[in-house]
Amino acid sequence: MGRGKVELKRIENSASRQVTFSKRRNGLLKKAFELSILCEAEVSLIIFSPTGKFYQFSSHDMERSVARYRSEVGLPGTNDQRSRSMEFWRCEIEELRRTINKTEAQLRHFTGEDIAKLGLKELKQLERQLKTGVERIRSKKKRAISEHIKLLKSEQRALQEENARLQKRLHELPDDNVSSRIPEPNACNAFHQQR
Amino acid sequence: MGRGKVELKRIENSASRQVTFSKRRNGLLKKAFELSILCEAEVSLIIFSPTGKFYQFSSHDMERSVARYRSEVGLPGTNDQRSRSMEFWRCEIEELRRTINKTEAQLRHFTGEDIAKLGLKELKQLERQLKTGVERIRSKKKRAISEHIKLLKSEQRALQEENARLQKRLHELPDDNVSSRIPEPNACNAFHQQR
DNA sequence: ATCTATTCATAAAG
DNA sequence: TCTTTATGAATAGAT
Repeated sequence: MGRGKVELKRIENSASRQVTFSKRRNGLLKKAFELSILCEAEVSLIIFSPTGKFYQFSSHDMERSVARYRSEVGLPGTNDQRSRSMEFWRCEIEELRRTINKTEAQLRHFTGEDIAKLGLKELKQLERQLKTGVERIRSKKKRAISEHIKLLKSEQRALQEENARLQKRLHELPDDNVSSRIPEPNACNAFHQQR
Repeated sequence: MGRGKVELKRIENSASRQVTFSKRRNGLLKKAFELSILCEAEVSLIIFSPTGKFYQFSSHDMERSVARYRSEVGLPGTNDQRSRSMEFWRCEIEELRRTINKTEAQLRHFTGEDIAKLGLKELKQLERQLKTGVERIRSKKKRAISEHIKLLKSEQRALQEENARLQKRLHELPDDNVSSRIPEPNACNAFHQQR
């Protein structure tokens, strides 16, 4: 078509090639469109010019056509695999949610909430668990408290010894400038015992 | 082209439409091919006949063209969006896992496990919570037990009444065929009280 | 972009 | 579906 046949090979003249591209591209798009209308076909056309410009026609949604193409070509890959991993994540999340619900329900039971529907057997078991818990916590608390007391006592002892040392040094000094500088040993002692 | 113009609308005659599809489809594929050769363009063409038959041409790899199309259309969609939603789900899952860990730790504290690192303050709070829990569970248990006892008593009463009725009917029968058929009233009563 | 000579595509018929 | 044929469409090359 046109004044002379064209060989089926790259058009060497760049300008000519550019022009031909423009003309034929339009022709192709038009024909794609016509085919889709006349014959109710699903037609998708993607064109990139050598310079990177982009043209397209799609009688239906391009993504739809591409998906259909993939299923046709038997590339279950890109879609199936993804939806499978999607499925996997969904399951994972559901599982985690179930775990959370279960654990939180247990927790509520432990605080005595939400126990309306529990049977006598569950209540007994719960009570036993709680008693055990309380016992353990109490003994831990006792230990913590006695530790604390021990610590305080040792601190106190250290301070008392310090006081004694200081008093001793005081008595070794001349009498006249003592009372104005150093507090009474007893007052100091009382302060530490308050803590 | 051909012996008469064609209107740009669906060809009603099915056979004719089929023929036209066949011809134009080939023409379109040929032109797509020619464009890609003559102008060094990247051309991809996907065609589905109305009956679902599939035809394609792609000067380069179809997937490559589709990917390029997507990036062109600014559909960061298929790739970016998905990886974003992946990211989202990953976060979601992490969050759920954190929740589970927290809740399970609490639960363990409630059973008196894992309390080595707790301070006195936390221990006290824990003890208070547990006491509350125990109290609630005990009172619920008491209620449940008293309910149960009430139920048993009412059952017992019903049985006793039944017994009384039966006994009465017994005494109304002639004496000779009684002892061989009906158990002793007292035995029956005793049986029910065992439950 | 527009024109025009040619080639191509294809509608209709066989 | 394939071929033929008449005709409209597309387009190469020039302007």
